[in-house]
Amino acid sequence: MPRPIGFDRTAAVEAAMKLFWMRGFQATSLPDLLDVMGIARSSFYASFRTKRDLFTECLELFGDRTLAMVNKDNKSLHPTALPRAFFKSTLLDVSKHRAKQGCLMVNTVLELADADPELNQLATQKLNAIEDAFAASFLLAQKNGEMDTTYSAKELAKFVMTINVGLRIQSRQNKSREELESIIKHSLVAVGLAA
Amino acid sequence: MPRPIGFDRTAAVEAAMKLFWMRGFQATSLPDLLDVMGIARSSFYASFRTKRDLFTECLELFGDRTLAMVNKDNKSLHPTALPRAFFKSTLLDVSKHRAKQGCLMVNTVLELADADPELNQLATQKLNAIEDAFAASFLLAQKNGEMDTTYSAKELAKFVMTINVGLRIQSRQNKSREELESIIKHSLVAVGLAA
DNA sequence: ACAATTATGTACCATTTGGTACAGTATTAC
DNA sequence: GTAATACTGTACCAAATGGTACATAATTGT
Repeated sequence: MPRPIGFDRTAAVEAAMKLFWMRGFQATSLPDLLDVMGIARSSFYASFRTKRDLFTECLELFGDRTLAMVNKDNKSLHPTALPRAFFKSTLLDVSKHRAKQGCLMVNTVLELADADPELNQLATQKLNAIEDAFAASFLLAQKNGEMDTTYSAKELAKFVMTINVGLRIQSRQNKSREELESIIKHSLVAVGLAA
Repeated sequence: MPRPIGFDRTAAVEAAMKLFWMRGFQATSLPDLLDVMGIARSSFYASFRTKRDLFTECLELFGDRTLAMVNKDNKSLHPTALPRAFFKSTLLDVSKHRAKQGCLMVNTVLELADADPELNQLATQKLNAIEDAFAASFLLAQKNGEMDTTYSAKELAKFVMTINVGLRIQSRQNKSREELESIIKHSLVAVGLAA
């Protein structure tokens, strides 16, 4: 009997996510959100409750989507080629503007570490899930004798995530694609992950 | 003839810096600043003009101080031992609370990359100065035949900064000292900087 | 047609924001 | 003492903040 929701919820969340991604949580105002989401103030509060609730929804979306990218590559590539493919698809093979946005989880950890421990923890949890996906893949390859065991799978995954996070920051500076590419190449070669 | 300034300007800037360091630029309100600086609102504007001006002063202070730490070690240590010493004195040998603050420059790059390109550039410039200090030290050692030349001095410095930045983020999560220490150890060993 | 629900638009709210103005007091050099 | 300066405290400002209230129109199932 009710009138159905008139706007595309998924599209609205997507638009909000992009804005949060670029500007951060605090710096994104409600009018800005309404603008890119294309909905009215009242509809916003009816559908998303608060700005913070919407943000957690965006974090979930971004985190799950990023994890899905890793898992997808996981099926088609050799574990040692995983990090390189991940950096390629999330950093090198995107527009310069998008690369400059970094990673929503990393941005959140930094912005809200002190101000909002709960959101910080959610972002951390999503990052850990990605790290775990890398570790699981490495571990399997090591057990099958397809991968060097100088470093443990966990240590390797932690290393990859450190490089990953470092690259996100540098991409928010004005580092060129060549610089980023060089860092990726050398760091992966160093630990034997350059396949 | 004038009445002299009654408060310690350096101490006031220092206190402000600590707050910015922990909370970020936008999340630090003027009343908060006045509180930790111990001065009145009028004195603030008379001595520091605006909140943003004060922040740049804090950035300069933090950046110069960090660079000084690298340069100091540079005189007493072998270049290959420099990164390890840097991580030790800025990450491992500080209180947990302070480590959790990360690095003011890194925090600034992430927070203000989009909102304030000028401050972003200032922070980037300070980070680059540190990278250059590492590179110069490595280059000298390579020319003297005291250091492996598999990687160029510049590439090595970039790598060290990537790890550095990555560690700052992870220290703002709830990563333990042991985890950080493990990452430092393995990444430096991998590129031959573990002396 | 009717009831139910959701949309929109606008008005409104208290709070906080960074910044200014100004009155009064204290401290200095002369 | 007088002039000059810098302190404190408070009052004030316009603008923006996130969030609420409500009147009205639109769209659905029955």
